[in-house]
Amino acid sequence: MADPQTRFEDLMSKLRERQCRMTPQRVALLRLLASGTDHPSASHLYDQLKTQFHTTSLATVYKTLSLLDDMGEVLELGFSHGVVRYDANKPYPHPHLVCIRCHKIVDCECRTAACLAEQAAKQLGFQVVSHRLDFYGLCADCQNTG
Amino acid sequence: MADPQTRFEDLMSKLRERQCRMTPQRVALLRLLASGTDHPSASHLYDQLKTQFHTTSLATVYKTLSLLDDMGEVLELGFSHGVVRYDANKPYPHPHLVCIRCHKIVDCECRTAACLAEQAAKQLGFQVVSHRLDFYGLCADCQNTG
DNA sequence: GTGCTTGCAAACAGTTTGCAGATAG
DNA sequence: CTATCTGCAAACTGTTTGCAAGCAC
Repeated sequence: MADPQTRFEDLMSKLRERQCRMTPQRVALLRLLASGTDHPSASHLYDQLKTQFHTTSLATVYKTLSLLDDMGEVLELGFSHGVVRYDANKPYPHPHLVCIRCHKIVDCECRTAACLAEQAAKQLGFQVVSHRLDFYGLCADCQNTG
Repeated sequence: MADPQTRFEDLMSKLRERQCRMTPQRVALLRLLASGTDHPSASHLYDQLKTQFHTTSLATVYKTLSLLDDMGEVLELGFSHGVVRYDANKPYPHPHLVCIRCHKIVDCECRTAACLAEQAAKQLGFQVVSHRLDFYGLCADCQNTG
């Protein structure tokens, strides 16, 4: 996980370079995204924002996420059943552990994934620019609770 | 890729075991799914069915896909932007090459992926039951067309 | 002051559901 | 004959868009 404060300042300066305006809502959202404590969904982010701003909207969350996506500063993780989760703390491809019970998503250090990509794709003449590796199963907590 | 005819008969017998009725629409859909020539979306399957049955519906496609999903006989591949593609030819986890231009999805033989799963997850006390590995990039065709 | 951003509401797309009629077994 | 399946239409969910008012710069 990247350091939340460093990543927050990184996002701030990248948006400023783009002449984006730093509204309080946007700053709060960036701070949430940079924290890296979770891989939140859009509505989860909205719920957290609502505790700070009594008036705010899901549309604003989506607009900022889409802006960051265009800039390549957020990883959009689409799953089955229409579930989408975001990772703006570490926006480059990396393996994830996805708990099938509590739906927690944890980063997983795993050096060999990237070179596996190159190796596997070369066989089919495929030019790899990105990859995605998810492990599904039960996290330690969920294994211990029947 | 599994042999289409074998996989088709396999799906047929598994549905019969469940006392499912083999309507012409369902048989045609199973044949499409077993063919393994592509990793189609629901509406792509519907389009292909419409050429055989002038009256048919997307709801029927979804109902059969959901039935096969419950039986573990289809792999649901969710992507960003609400895109969902299905793989019923080889319904167990395996790596995919996803073309970011033409959106072709190709199976990729890659023996090391499964053991990588075990290895990586053991470090975090995560019990892996499934995995997903996608490589994104340009397929051979798209590299050769500007 | 300018024009980007917000937040509401309406539109939208993909998926799911309810139900009456059709049909496989 | 019976229970399942089909296919239509309506409901639903998550996301996107349009626009008037607000606010960062």
